[in-house]
Amino acid sequence: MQSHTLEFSQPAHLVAKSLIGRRFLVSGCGGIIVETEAYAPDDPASHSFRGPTARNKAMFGNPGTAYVYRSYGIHWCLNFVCTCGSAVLIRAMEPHWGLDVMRERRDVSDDRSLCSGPGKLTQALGVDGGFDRWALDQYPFELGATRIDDLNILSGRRVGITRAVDIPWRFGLGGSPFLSRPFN
DNA sequence: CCGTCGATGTACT
DNA sequence: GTACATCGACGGC
Repeated sequence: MQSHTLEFSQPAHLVAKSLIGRRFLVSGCGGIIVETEAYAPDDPASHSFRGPTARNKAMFGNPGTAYVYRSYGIHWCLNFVCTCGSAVLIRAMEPHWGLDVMRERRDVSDDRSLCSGPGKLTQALGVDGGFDRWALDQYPFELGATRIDDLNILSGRRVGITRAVDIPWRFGLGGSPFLSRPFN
């Protein structure tokens, strides 16, 4: 069995779970998404919680577009916009396509650290702020229309936040060695 | 193995 | 000035 094409106009936590196990490429580089987090408009941990700003404008744009923001002044983080003010942070992937290019961008010896975190993943994929608001169904993005069902999908607390810490909107592929960190 | 810390753009007090 | 959806270098065990 396989699921249908991903519909972004639904609650972000459903999209986040549906993205696990799905193929995602940027200009031919990428792999299988193994970890995501959902953020919602009424969610104190979400960038959109206090309304639009120059940075988070993309979160209020069209479903199925990218929201790329700078994290801690250094890294880039990639989100998929869902309903208005909600998005899914792509936290980790199992790298599979364009490995040589991604290894060159990341300069690490262990493939497990190529995409095992939101900042690592954007560096490996070559994603930066210039991709903000771009449509995810057009090149250079390629998102798998189907995926294997019956995956062992774990959920838990989101990483690196201080508000709404008990909302279990982090999702991951059980047993994957490519997670940013284990689930509890 | 583990914890601490610096880097530093954007948003908020 | 302080916080932050992070990462990697470094030091101690």
